Amino acid sequence: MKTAQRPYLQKTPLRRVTQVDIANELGVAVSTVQRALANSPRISQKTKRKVFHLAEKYGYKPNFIANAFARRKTNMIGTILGKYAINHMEVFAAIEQEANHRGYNVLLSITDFDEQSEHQKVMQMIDHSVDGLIIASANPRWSTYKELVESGLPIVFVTPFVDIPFAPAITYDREYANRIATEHLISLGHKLIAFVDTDSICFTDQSRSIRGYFDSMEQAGLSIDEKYIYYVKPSPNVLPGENRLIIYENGLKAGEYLFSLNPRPTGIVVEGDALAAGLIGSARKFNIRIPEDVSIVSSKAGRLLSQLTPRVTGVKEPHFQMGRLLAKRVIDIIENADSPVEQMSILKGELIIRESTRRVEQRREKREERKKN
Amino acid sequence: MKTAQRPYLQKTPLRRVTQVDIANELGVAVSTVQRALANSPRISQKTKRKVFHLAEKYGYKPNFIANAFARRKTNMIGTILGKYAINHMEVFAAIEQEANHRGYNVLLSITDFDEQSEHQKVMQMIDHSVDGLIIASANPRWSTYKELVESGLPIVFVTPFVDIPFAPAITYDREYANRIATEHLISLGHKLIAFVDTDSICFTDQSRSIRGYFDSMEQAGLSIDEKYIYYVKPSPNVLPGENRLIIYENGLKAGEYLFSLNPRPTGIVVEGDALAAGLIGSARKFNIRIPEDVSIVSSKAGRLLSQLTPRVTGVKEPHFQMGRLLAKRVIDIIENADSPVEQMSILKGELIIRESTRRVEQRREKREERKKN
DNA sequence: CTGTTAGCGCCTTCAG
DNA sequence: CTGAAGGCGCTAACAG
Repeated sequence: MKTAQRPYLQKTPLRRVTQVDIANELGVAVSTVQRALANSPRISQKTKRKVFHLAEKYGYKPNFIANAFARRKTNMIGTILGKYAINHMEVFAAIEQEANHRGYNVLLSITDFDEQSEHQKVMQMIDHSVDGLIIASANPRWSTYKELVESGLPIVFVTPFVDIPFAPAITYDREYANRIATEHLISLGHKLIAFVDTDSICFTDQSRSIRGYFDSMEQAGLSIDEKYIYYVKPSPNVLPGENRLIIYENGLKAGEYLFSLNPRPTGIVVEGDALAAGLIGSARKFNIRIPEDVSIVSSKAGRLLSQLTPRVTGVKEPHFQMGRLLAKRVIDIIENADSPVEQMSILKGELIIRESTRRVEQRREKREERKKN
Repeated sequence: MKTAQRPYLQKTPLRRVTQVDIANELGVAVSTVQRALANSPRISQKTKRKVFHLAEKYGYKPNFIANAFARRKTNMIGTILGKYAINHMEVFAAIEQEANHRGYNVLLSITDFDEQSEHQKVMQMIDHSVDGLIIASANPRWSTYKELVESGLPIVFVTPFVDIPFAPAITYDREYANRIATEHLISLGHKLIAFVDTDSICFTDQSRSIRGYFDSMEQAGLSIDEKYIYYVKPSPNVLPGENRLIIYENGLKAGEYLFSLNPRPTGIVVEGDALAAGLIGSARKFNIRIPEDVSIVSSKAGRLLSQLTPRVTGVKEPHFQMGRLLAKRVIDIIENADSPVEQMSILKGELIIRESTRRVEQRREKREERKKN
């Protein structure tokens, strides 16, 4: 009949009631209370009722920390996002939603988008005993991560890379995006289509990504001229929350280059909202109208595009879907470490047609052609 | 000499080393190891060295969960943000930075911006034993929160309300923002200045907020005409991550109204990035040039403004400062529950002049005046 | 300066 | 169907 003592009871007046309290009051064993609360079939309905009643009465809440301690499982998953991802908080919202749905909570950490701070945050998460990790890494220390993954820690990556040999990852299909963006312009009669992309060590699949553009052009029998391809250079000074590539200023520069070309492109495929915004800003300076003079389509569109004037056509990156999938993946791995896990998911975006693209004007088209010949 | 047994040692091969392991190997008490690790002055250098050495050798990491369990303190603070706050992730980044700096971690939860989901998320956080809470609430269930605060849980709010009687809060000074935005236009010679604001149960201090506009106008001897004041109505259907008031479409509507007025305002003070963006979109439809025909200034500016064309002048909401202050506040309360806590901080923004505002053209100004007389 | 001891709240195994 | 007991890793009070 002897049960655990609670010598410090009076010291902590705000203490929540525990299983022990209920057990004591009911003159029953703690394990009985526990099983009742877990609705175990091994407990009689009568006992369960009594336990539930008391639990309700005293507002019993399981102690998350004690539970985590005893089970050696926190039901928390850590998420590491680079600062630049601030623009993609839908991803996080989706992660959280899916995770909550499956009984997990999410610890978020924003990194400075550099190796050191990323590594530090990851370690912090691990110290906090997260059950799994979602990492949006741009400067990955693969050696470290490889070790972690091999040590059994469930990690899912979201990266612009196409191949991560040792861990599951999710990525956005940039090749596909460039293809349908380009095809969209072609379908509107554009022939002189420029291409603006980022160029960085981060994006090693860049050569593959541009294939979407090349292929579409070739298939349509259109010639490709290198001078219509512009690679954004990383900008040295950026505000917090921006990355060095996809920022307004770089769009401005791209515009300055492209709008000075002769003949001028009639359509532009550009990566990302901010670059598109910069292009629009640049067009104004050149007194170029969009879409009357130039059509613009973004191959990696977020929420900004629909707030620009004109609203920009683009291939929408499926942030929400990404988030849900990320959460699903880690949790699947956590809960069944041996289950076969598809290594890489390549998510496709969807073309949303807005006001920045339109059919090439006959006049213009003819004029351009005459110039060529 | 007898120390704790580890019967399950072999069952968990990936187990991290514990203080007990070190104590055993050193033939010393656990508490000694503990004090050594805490660098207590009560331990001899020699012992400390031995302990540190072993800890290093075995890669000892304190077990966060066990620690939290024993101390009944998690060093985690929960943050509840409404979906709309997705645009303000700088706030979160700042919270995290400050919190980490002081040895805390941050649990984030995104709510659907309604009472129910907010309440649920708060409770979830509490179940997870956070030490304190930061709540960006727009539909606060004050009665619930009052209870929580009175029960001793450290909570800091960030709200558009000016008064929360029972808890510390941080808010953005909208009256001040409207004042300097209006004054900016006045200083550029504008006389016919329209005012676009939100109108909702959320924003009960609205009447106070508009005073910034009224006062400036009166001080400048300018007349105020109600028809130049436009209140945004909540939009029924919004995308995730948007709130019902400050969205592009509502800016469009505001523009449709204002740009049809006769005489047309030469300057507009508008709340928020999205409304400003909508105003610009609307201006295009009316073939109105910004800033040549109409100047626009936002009284609650975020990061979007500088990506619009033209880049919009605005009073920048100090997101980063807010975040740091929020974290500082909760932690101060957590660590010294009795310390006097300033109840409300009202943060002021800073005017950033960009391209959407300019001096009224003489011609135009004269014409408007003639019309009036 | 160091050791002993008794929990924190919950879970799990083993024994009825 | 129920009970008893031990342990998770760390902390803190007390005793030298």
